[in-house]
Amino acid sequence: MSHATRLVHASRAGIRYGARMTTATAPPVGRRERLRTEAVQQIKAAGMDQLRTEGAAGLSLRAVARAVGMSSPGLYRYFASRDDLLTALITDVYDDLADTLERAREAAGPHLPDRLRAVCLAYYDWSDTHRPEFSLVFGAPVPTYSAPRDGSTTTAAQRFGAVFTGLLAEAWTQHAEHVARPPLLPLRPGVRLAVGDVPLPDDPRFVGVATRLWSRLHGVLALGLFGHLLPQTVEAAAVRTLYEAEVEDALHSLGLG
Amino acid sequence: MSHATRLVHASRAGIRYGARMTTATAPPVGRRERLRTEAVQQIKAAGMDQLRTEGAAGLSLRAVARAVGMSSPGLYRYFASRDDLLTALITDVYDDLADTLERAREAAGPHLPDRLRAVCLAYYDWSDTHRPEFSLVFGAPVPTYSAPRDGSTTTAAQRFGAVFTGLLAEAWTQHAEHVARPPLLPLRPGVRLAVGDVPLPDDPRFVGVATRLWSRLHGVLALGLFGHLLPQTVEAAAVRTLYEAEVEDALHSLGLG
DNA sequence: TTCGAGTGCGAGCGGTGCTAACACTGCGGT
DNA sequence: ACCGCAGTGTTAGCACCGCTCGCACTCGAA
Repeated sequence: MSHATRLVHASRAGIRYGARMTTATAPPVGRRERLRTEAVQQIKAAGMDQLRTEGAAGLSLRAVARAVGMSSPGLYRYFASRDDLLTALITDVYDDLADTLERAREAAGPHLPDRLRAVCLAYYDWSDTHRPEFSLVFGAPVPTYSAPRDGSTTTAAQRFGAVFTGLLAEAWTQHAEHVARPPLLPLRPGVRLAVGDVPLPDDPRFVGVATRLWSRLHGVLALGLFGHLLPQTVEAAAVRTLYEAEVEDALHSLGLG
Repeated sequence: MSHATRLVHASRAGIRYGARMTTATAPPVGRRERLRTEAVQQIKAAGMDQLRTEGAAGLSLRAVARAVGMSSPGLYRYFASRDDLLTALITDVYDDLADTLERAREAAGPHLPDRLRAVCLAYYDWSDTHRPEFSLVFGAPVPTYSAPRDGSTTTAAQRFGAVFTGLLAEAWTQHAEHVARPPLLPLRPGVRLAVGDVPLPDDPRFVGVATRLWSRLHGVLALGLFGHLLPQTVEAAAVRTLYEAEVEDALHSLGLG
């Protein structure tokens, strides 16, 4: 049992230090700590490589161990299980996606429709060029894997969602009266949506608008990227055409057309 | 090699006889042939059971063999590989779904909007009550599995799609001029869409309308059933609310509102 | 300096898909 | 009636998987 405790602790440390690749967190102080974070990064990189080439269910701890020149039991000093490694990778993927969307938003200038459009299209392009990653986070849940209760993936996912809901909230305060035929999705009692500390509109129509946008974008992406969309009948570029139509439709129904 | 040939032949026979569970095809004549079809049915039933409880990637040939009281190599007399069994199951799932939709269409009476609405809602209810099956056919492609070239799954999938496109074609001939803001999705050169022998409208707007309906329905289903839709924030029933809104939106934009 | 935490290893358990080699059954052709 | 062989099933086994156990070593803090 003390063994198991050490494993869990080791794994948590690995995930913690490796969560954000883009911004350097507090620098590791000791030599051992530095070596550990380097090993974690190397393992995650090898795992991500394998995930890209073999798919989510093809991720093999033993193969990752071989790739980093380590015996397979050695890997368990860094990740307590295959699911733990998967969780770390999913978190990184969410963060990468959120980074991409935030960059697109900032690069789009101050005009709100431009910003929302840019974010939507960046979402498409990221998904199109990161299909294994897209499958990993948005596809059918990996069997025998369930997201951890601590919510490390959930927080990363919310960062992604906040890019959309934040822009939608801006549009809502400006043009709420223009929204036509929104589905009414009341929040569960006690739930409050927010982007950071800024609360989102507490209106069933707003939740409906946000969810509908998200589901429409996702529908095109999922069908198109998974090859279910009228296979062989339309050009591949048609998927993006359909996606752009959904984006413009969304802007239009938000009074931003 | 003669061994391999026999395997392939055996597998094909198994798939052929087992493809349509609902309607009895040509009755097996010989005793051996009857025993074989029975074994195939039993294997597929056990496989479907396991798929429902363990998920698509958890389908294990050895476990199926144990369930039907057979050694695992014995199964290879009926299905040449795990992928072969998966293909047979996918085909059956498509057929079951198509049967369900066709029944809903016929039960809805002659009024076109009622028929289309009934089919859409039946699609939701089937997916909601058949989540593993939904994941199997519409989720991310199972890694290391690719649909066979012979298209046994494709034909079954087209039967499913034809329920939607057939009704859409009816609506199109009646109200094509009412369709607002459809995306233009030209077919690839030489491709002709048809339901059975009846050709579908050869109009980029029709393809756009059909694809957009399909992608919108799928978006809600995929996000809702896979748990990605604002988890913990809205009631579970809200997924159906959103879906119904998409259905009514589709009917409206088809001039059937 | 010491001693324990951190790190790594080989061996091994039970599971997987799949193959090889063999045995039996029963149907068809002579 | 009998033979031959396709069809069906078996056991043994390969290479892989996730994961655990028990041991060895090395570093760093007390």
